[in-house]
Amino acid sequence: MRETDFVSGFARGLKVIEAFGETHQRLSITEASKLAGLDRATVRRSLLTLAELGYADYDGKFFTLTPKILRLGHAYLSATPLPLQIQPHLDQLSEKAGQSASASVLDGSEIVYIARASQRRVMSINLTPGSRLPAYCASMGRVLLAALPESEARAILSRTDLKQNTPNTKTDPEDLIAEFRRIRSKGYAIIDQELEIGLCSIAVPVENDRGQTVAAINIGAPAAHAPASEMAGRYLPLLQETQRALRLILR
Amino acid sequence: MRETDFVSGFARGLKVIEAFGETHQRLSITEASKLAGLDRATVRRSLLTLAELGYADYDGKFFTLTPKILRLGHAYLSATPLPLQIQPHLDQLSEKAGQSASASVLDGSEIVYIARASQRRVMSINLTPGSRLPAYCASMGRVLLAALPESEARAILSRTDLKQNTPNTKTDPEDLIAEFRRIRSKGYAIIDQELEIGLCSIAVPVENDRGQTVAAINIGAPAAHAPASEMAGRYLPLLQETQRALRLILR
DNA sequence: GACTTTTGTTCATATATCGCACAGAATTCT
DNA sequence: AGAATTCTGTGCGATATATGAACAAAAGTC
Repeated sequence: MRETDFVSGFARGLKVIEAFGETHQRLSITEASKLAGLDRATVRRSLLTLAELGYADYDGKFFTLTPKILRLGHAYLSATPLPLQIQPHLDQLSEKAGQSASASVLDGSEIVYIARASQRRVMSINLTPGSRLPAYCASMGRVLLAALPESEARAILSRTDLKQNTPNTKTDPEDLIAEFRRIRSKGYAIIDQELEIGLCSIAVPVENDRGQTVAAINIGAPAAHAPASEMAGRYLPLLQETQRALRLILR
Repeated sequence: MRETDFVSGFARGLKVIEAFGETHQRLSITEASKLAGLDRATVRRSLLTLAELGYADYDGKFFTLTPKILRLGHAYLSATPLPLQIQPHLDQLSEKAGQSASASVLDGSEIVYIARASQRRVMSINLTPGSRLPAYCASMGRVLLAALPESEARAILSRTDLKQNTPNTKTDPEDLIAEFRRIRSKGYAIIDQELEIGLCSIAVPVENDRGQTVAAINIGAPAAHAPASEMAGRYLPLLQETQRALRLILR
């Protein structure tokens, strides 16, 4: 790609939108400029542009995003067949298992939820399509990383902040790589309270008809209700049934 | 705002992302240019920029959005307290009612789902945060339009394609305006299969502690299970309970 | 209240982008 | 196969934007 095929004004604007991520509902120009790492004058122009287009509100001091911004993410969710195809299968899976079922794909070192059928909220955090979790300590993340060539998985781990979320969290890259090998041979991943105390989950890859891994699905349950040792026995058959059904319909 | 405070390259890029809305998963440069109504060269640069940043994939012919694009919409969902504050109340509401409960806000002539607790899928369409429905024929949409000054509601209706989705759908603007008055006096809206045959729903406004309507919540149920005539009796008390609880916590 | 620091805005100019027009490549039609 | 059509990539002049410093206003500090 040539230099001139890159619209830096656009790239800067996207960076500004992302500055609102997580905890920043209201941003002043200076705050946004610090978060985005861009010049104040530039950020100001981007924000005023967003306001002019209705993607943001401006009260003279602070900018806030408006729901119109959801159109951008929704362009993906509604345009990509994967979430739509998976959703009904997740619903069935969730109902049969009596637990929450989710589907996600990999984006860098994070997994992104693309569909979810929740039975009852078991986690302290609120997961919806678009939500993100670090891949290394999530069951779907393990499955998706295990599906990559080992060098690539290693590269991603090296770029990940391997945080010790709970006493159970595996944080040693070599341990994780070894775990990926076990996952590849067994065909599923189990997480025993590595993300959050009290939460266990089991995941399998979702493959298309050519055997390529295109997503992962999981079932999450409270450890009190379904300890890690019982996850496979209880839920693996259901997950594999869904996995087989999806392999037949995914091109 | 001055002319020079507007970054048109950014605005154009956002338009390109929105071109992927609905049914367009894969777009060639020319297709995207037609949908966005922009010059091909401009669209090409925007798409290459998206690809360079990882928001899109390019196979030399077609562009597709990647899940990274969800970061943009997610910046809103995770940064705005409203969805997070409402979610647990929706969960309770949904469980008590044994039906799906949702929350939405108005964006132009459409409602945008910001949170949802689903019990079982009753609609043919798949609703998640970010999903959109026309306001005029949705219970939450009616409530939100009824909360606007009548002139504004009229203006929105005039810009809406009032489609006859089912034999029940109200499409006459004057009928709708009259319905808004009834909604204001009763405090809730009921939809009897106006969006989709077999689906009824009831909605109430969500007000903050100053009495401003900031969102709407609803319960949807299959008509076979809960006919429109029984919706109010069964679900209105639960909705109002949630409404009161939210008024106390929303600033 | 005077001082310092932070923030928002403006300006001139160097730089980058836009949209048009053209040419080559790919596709479709005859 | 060759013509016609559609699509894509590129060069260029006109136009729009980014930059960083400078200024003004506000906020915070003593």
